[in-house]
Amino acid sequence: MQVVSGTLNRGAEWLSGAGLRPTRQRVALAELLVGDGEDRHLTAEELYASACNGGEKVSLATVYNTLRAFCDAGLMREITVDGSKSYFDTNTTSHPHFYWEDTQAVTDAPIDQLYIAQLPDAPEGTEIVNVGVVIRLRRV
Amino acid sequence: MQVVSGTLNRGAEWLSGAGLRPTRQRVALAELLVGDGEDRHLTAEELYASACNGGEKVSLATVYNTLRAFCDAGLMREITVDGSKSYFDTNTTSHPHFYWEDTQAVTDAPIDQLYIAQLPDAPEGTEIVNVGVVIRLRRV
DNA sequence: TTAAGTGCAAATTATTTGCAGTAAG
DNA sequence: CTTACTGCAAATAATTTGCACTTAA
Repeated sequence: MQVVSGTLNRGAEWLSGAGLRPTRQRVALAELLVGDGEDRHLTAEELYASACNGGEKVSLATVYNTLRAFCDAGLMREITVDGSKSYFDTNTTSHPHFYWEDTQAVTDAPIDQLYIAQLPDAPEGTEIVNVGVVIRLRRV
Repeated sequence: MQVVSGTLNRGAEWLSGAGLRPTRQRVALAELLVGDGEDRHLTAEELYASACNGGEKVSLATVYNTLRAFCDAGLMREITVDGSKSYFDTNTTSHPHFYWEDTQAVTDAPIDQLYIAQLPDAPEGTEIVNVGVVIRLRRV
């Protein structure tokens, strides 16, 4: 077995790697987001709730500001799947999402199972920034 | 040249076809939406603005309620492309959209130029309701 | 005449911001 | 020390709702 560097403070490394000042709140949130190396999709409210559950002292406004800072730094991506609230994704690569209507959860869809053989050309004078694919699911 | 039935009141027919009571405001809005047979993508505020411009007397709340009623009746579809506001589409079939970052406009992307050769399977116990494809464009 | 539709204004929900206090480099 | 960060409370923005009034059937 090999000792994996950063296993205990992946969040802090993740922050400093982007040149963000590692304050107590940011480290705590980063730890919740990328502490275990799993991809995560959540709303500001959800992150705030799990921080509170974990005994962290953070304000909701800071959670919002922090998520925005992480996105600006390229550490996360904001995704648009449904209606009112924003979801934030720790996986910044382009990939499809499942949106579960009943729980309003967002999860990754297996990217290797998606194959877009042909995509519309960008109209004159434009370029494609990205292609969002959301597969909406209903429990049966 | 042939006389096309409904050219002058396509909106009213569209409404009654869905069993919606054709009130003055609804007919006016319907006319703006499908009066010329073109597909339209707009926000509640935009529809409200064009109604006011056309001299119609409608309240913003009614525009919201009406768009919701049209969606519930299956006459339109709500689409999620970006952030805060909702867009409503008079084309209820499944098709890809262009989202223009600079103007925040939504337009149809040519559906014949999109070919999804493979799509992820719906997870156990779920079915796919629809697949949203949004191609985000930046002016260059 | 009667249930559905309309218009306000007030309520909600998601998110941002101003500013005084706190902490990281 | 100095500037960025944080927390709160107030400000916005988009949308919904309660309720008295109007209107289509």
